[in-house]
Amino acid sequence: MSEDETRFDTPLGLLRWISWAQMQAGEEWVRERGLTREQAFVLGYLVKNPGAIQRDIAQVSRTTPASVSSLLQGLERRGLVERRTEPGDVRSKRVHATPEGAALVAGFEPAVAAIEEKILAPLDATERAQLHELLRRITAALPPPTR
Amino acid sequence: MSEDETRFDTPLGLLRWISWAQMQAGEEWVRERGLTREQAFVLGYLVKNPGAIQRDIAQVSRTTPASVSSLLQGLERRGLVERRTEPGDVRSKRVHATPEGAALVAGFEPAVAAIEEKILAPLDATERAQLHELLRRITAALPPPTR
DNA sequence: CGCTCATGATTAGAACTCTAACTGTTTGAC
DNA sequence: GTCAAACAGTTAGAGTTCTAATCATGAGCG
Repeated sequence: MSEDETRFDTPLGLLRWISWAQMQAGEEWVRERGLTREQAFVLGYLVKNPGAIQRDIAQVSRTTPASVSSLLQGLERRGLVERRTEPGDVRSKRVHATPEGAALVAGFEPAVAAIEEKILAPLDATERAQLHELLRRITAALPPPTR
Repeated sequence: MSEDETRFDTPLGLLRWISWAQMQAGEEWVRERGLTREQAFVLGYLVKNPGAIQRDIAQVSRTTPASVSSLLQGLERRGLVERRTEPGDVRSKRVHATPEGAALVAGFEPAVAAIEEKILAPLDATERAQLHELLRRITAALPPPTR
């Protein structure tokens, strides 16, 4: 029992714990709307990058074009996205989120911000700045999230 | 473009970034062994808690008994776990990881520790202690990971 | 005892995701 | 101009995960 707790008592253990809380909240938000994590990510990406082609979506999602095709098939059946072929190159299809699709994920970022404020509540402004600086140093040596 | 980057420039944004790197590495480790995240978690749990019953597994996994049944079906087909009915109560089944199952997930924690050291490399001992203290304050107000 | 209810688990069926193989289009080297 | 290679995307089929309905055993109570 107490042996289990010690597993979190390292900087990155605590860090995992915190982001676990974030992810849990995010996952719940997404599930309430009948989406998987991947679907929600792609839908959010399409809102910001209308007309993206599937090959690019596969790249930013860290998956294969085949999986994207299946994923979009599910979203399209529900009327959340549309695929249109463009003149010029008949192979590629431009994907757009429909108004319904955009509406479904609209509140995500505010929800994330609210969770963030709640989690950081124990720290005052000075401490937050300290934390920010330490984390910035770590991420400086890290590859960006590729998304 | 630069608008995108600012989304990470908040304490929890950086924190997400870091744990994203951790999870990415962990996910890769798991996938190389042909497991999903959920399967790996359950297998690891069974190594530490031999003879757990499915109802308890469902609870710590934050899912339903039905999902656990399906999940174990997959693991059992591959010979990674065993289900045995115990005398006394025929309804409940005790689940055990087989030696093969245990071996498959044996190296996970050392792998996580190695990743951790690599990520924390930019900070010296004093800074790590500082970071640790700040994170500890945050997690003190957070519900434990419920696992 | 006999009835009901609670409990541990499974099954059926749908949706999702992945790998491998495939279709159709464009490019470009000769 | 033609033919092979690269490219965008889909399809087939297997495995996973979920919800809802179902099965079977145990416990409580009149």
